[in-house]
Amino acid sequence: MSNAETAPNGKPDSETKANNFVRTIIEEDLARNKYQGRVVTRFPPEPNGYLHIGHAKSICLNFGLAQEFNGQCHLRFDDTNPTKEDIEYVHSIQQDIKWLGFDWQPNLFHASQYFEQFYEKAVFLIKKGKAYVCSLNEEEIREYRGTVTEPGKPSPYRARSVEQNLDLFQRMRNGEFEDGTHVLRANIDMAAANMKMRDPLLYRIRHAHHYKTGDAWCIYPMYDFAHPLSDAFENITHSICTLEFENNRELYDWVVAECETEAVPRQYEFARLNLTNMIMSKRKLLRLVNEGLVEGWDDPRMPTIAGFRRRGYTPESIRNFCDMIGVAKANSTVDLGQLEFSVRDDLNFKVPRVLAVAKPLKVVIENYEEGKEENIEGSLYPHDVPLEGSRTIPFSREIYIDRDDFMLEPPKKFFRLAPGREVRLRHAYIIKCEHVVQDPETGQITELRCSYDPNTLGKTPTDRKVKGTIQWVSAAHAVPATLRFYDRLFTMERPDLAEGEFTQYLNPHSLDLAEGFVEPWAATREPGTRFQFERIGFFIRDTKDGRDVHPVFNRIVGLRDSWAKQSEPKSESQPAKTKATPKAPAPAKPAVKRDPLADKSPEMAAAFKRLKETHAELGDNDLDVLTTDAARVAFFDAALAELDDAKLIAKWMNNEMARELKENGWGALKATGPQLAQLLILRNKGTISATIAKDVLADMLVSGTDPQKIVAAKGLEQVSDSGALEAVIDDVMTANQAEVDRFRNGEKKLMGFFVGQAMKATKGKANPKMINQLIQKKLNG
RNA sequence: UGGGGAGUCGCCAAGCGGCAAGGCUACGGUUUUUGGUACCGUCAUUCGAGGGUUCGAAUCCUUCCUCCCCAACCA
Repeated sequence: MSNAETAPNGKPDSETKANNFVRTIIEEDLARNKYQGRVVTRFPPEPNGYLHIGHAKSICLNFGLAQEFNGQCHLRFDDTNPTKEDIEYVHSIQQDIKWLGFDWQPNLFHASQYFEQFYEKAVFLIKKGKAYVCSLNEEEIREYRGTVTEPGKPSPYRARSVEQNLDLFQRMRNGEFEDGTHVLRANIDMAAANMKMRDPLLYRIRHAHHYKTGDAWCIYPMYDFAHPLSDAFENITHSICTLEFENNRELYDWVVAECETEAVPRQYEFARLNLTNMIMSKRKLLRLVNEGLVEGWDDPRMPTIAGFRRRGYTPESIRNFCDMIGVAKANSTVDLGQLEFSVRDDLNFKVPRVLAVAKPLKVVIENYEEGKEENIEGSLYPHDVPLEGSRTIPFSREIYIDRDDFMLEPPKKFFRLAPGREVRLRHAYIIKCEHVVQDPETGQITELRCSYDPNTLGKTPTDRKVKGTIQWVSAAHAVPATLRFYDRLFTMERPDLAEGEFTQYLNPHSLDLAEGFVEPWAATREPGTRFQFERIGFFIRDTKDGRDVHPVFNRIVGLRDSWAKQSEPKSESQPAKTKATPKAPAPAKPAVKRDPLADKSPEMAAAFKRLKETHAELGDNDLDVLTTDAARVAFFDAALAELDDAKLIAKWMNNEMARELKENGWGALKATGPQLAQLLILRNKGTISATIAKDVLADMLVSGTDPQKIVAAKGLEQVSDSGALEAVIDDVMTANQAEVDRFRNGEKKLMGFFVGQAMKATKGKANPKMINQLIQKKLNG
């Protein structure tokens, strides 16, 4: 990779990306030349809300995969519901995707642009008898649909003639009917086990203004109709969506097949992203906005892209986070800390360090000349960040330090200021606390009187060790600023699972304000500039507020703080860390033993009993599987006639054949019972190894060839000649010297490794028992 | 309960019959004019549970358990 993009940490992107199942599918498709080498994905948001971090995961996946395989990713607005969608959202969505660093190039689409084609496909289905106009009302449709356990019943309108349907559907389009009076439905199966297949709705009447098509239409297609067709029209190869659409896939495939589109896209589903201490549902985010619980979609506490942008997160950090968490099918909730890690990891190498004080405490340096000022040159980056730059920092007799950096009675490992103690001022002198000025009434510390060591500017004293370094600003030069400390929005790890209103778990300290000071240089920077305020955290100058003389800085993310960690455990009132268990975990029920006869047909139950009597050596478990269907029983009986070993035959049928026949079923198998028996006889005689026997079985099952012929044709006889095997083992040992040493040093689990290598070297033909013995002997000898 | 999915460390997540990857977190240590960063080290005899097949099982067979999704004219 010559033009390899580098991730923030300097490692090439490709190395930071974990493999995932979607990528694997694409690679396989490419290898089989399934789409002539094309990879076309799409990101299909409905413009009814702002994009959030969960969408970012999908965006990174879809655009990232397209990029990686030199394909395309389409941006398609899935705008089939005029009552919910708005142009404001299409703008924000485009802005957010661009900001994240992705480009749809010319491939910007709207489902609404296909309305005419959808209509034509609907007419096509009607003509095929695969769709009909249903005039049941909403409630009736629900009733007719049945439940998950009971089949539905056909709509009385299902039998309408093609002509009637065509006429009605045309008139629906013409606007002759009120909302809700008719719908177009697919004609599939009202008894389908998959609820999505019970004559799903394809079109509904909506006399509503569409932000894109205006009043041209009063019928609008449903997602399940529009989505697969849009994918097909755009030649999408891999249509990647979230897990809750798994049930829709059967319908997706039905629509594509019945509409007879040229392209046949495939849908794949992955788990959506959840974050701890956060909610991700659009509905709930909308509520936070509408109820004024946050300041808008771009409130820096929101998990929206717009919120993160204003908070100061970088696109790189979000992309890197998405790569880091992977893509899989298991529901999961990622720790917010992982996102924060990503942000720090990125900012650490990019952002200038400056001095700021959040909770000011005045310090007067008594032995520093009054009225004197010094300009200290301070580098903007620490020694380990390969960036250059510096600014001057004014120093004078009166400065501010952070209240947290002073303690009257310091605990053991407190390295900062305390009465009589010394501390280094970052970039400047070492000072010593001489007196503490307190309010006589409240005891409040109002001021510190210190002395400084003039010989410590840029120098480290050799006679003593000063461990702490703190930030400061010159009082006369400091610029007052508002520091906004953002924290997690919810106190509970899983507010989405919690009982009751999710709003009751809002963190009252998700935003804390501090009036502090920043050094002059920092205040000259433009809104949108990111810094590290040394020892406090990463901040961004807000882009909306404080654009004038009194700047406002948002804390992007705090620094890791091992001092806080070790000094904190006593204070239990840390709302952000509350680990409330949302639901009591249900006690695991003990495993129930199933009655093998309970759900068998009378014939199979009879077979079960018959075999149990004639072959006592078979366990209930074996019999249970054997008597799953008549084909198996017949196969078993035929094999038994040839080889009188019920136990062996059952073993092979139940373990090995079961796997091979899982997909195509026992009805379609080519091999016969006697052939299985022949194979087992070969095995019993030691002619072939167990590994080879399985291979032969697989071959036999699809070809119907006699096992002897397969073995002879391919030369699969077992190798039991100890001389030959020893040679193989010698080769393995010389090729894996390191493992040999480890084994001799006690890593006995490597035994399997050596056997495996030897078996592979002989393509499975070696006698594994002999291999085991020989290796044992050689390795220990 | 019918159907569709998923269970590997505190949190993500590789692995697809032959040595349980990696990241985050946590915990030690080194360096440090940021208690930051960087660097080094530790952290799963075990993969939801039982039974079985195999020389060998997280991976194959089987039974069970738990969780998620589906009964919007939303997407």
